[in-house]
Amino acid sequence: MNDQLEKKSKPRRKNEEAILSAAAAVFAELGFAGATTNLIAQRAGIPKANLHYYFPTKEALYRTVTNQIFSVWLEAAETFDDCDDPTDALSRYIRAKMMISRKYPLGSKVWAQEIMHGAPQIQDFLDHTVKNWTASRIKIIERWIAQKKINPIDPTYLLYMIWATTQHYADFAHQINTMNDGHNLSDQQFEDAINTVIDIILHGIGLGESGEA
Amino acid sequence: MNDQLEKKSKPRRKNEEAILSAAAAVFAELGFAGATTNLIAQRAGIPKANLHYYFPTKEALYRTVTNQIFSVWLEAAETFDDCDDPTDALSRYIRAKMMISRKYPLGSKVWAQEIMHGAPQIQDFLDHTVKNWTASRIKIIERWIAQKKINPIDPTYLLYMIWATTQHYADFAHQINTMNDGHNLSDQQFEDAINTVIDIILHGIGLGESGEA
DNA sequence: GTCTATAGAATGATAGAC
DNA sequence: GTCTATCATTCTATAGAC
Repeated sequence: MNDQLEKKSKPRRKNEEAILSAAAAVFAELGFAGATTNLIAQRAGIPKANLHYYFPTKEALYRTVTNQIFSVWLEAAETFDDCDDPTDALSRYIRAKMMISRKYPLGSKVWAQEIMHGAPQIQDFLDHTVKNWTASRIKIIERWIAQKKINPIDPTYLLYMIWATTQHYADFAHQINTMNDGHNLSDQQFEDAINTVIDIILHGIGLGESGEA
Repeated sequence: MNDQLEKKSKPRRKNEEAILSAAAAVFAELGFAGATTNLIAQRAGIPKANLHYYFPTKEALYRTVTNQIFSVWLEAAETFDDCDDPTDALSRYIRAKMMISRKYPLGSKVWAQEIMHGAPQIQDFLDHTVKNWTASRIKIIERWIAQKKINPIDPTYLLYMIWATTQHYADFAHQINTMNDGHNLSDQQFEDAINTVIDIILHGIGLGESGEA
């Protein structure tokens, strides 16, 4: 029993990982309702009944996927330091969010669809963790404004702008690829995108240097 | 026959409108797969079989909804004039996109989900209309850069930033409301958001005046 | 044009042999 | 732990009475 709780058996660990990986992809592509346990099991390379052995319901599986998304969100949140230099804090945060869009686009898509569906599963996380974090960062930005370090813009809409722009590279990757002649952005193109976003936002709030370039 | 083609009967027109309105809402909330013809019919106030009389398949209904979205997209696209003043052209376009997010949030959500699902229905529109429009606007922005009217940023990523930021107010309205203590943004708040977005982007590319304020 | 009833297919989930 | 077989439900779509 101790054994099963602390270090799961090898096949269990392997199967759970395969299922979660397949589930993230299918939920991102088709949404919760569109995803079928049959398809997830196929992509994970196991029979459907086996999936239900590890995750009793589709909803339980979906919950596990959204929980993984929280940890990624928190990872990015921590890069927005409470430091006195807005150029540093913002360019680090924007870069971190952009890299997450590139590395974990599935999580971003699941998040986006969850919000569009009214956040049936993650409302609690929005109400507490996200809201508190946002309030604390708004205070930091307001302090920068009071210290005349940046222009007097509304911090809330600045944050929304950063979220929207960075997550766009995950959620709308298909559209971006279409505009790019059907190819994924190369590493160089993605680096250009990061620097353009940092440049426009920093200049946009009155910070002359982008920290890059 | 001429009658039926040119001026549809009154109940037909009324029912089709009710169905399309309900369908846009349900597709936006639940995605194509999650939407059921039963639910759409209920919201339209008619029996399910009647819905299938007007729209033979769920996909035909969905296609009609996405076609309506195209006309809204084109409406906004036209506000981005080929004029010599970047401040005018961009602030008009951003404001138009923001107003569309407020007025037609359902269309924006359907579009977003369609992209996340790989654009099974609108790929053709992306490949031609959207791509050509984007290419022509990139040329205009490049001309502004050559004329030293704006900073030398990459036009593509500027456009993505505008799309992402403005559509965020439709697609992520639920998250924005949660941050706003569960209330929709008031007209005044939304006006502040528009002006903040215009202000940051215009300053971000080296235009001192926002055309507002 | 409208609606009841239902066919036919797909899905989430489980029982029970191995 | 794994997998075959299957149940119960739900969904799209249609037939046919009115």
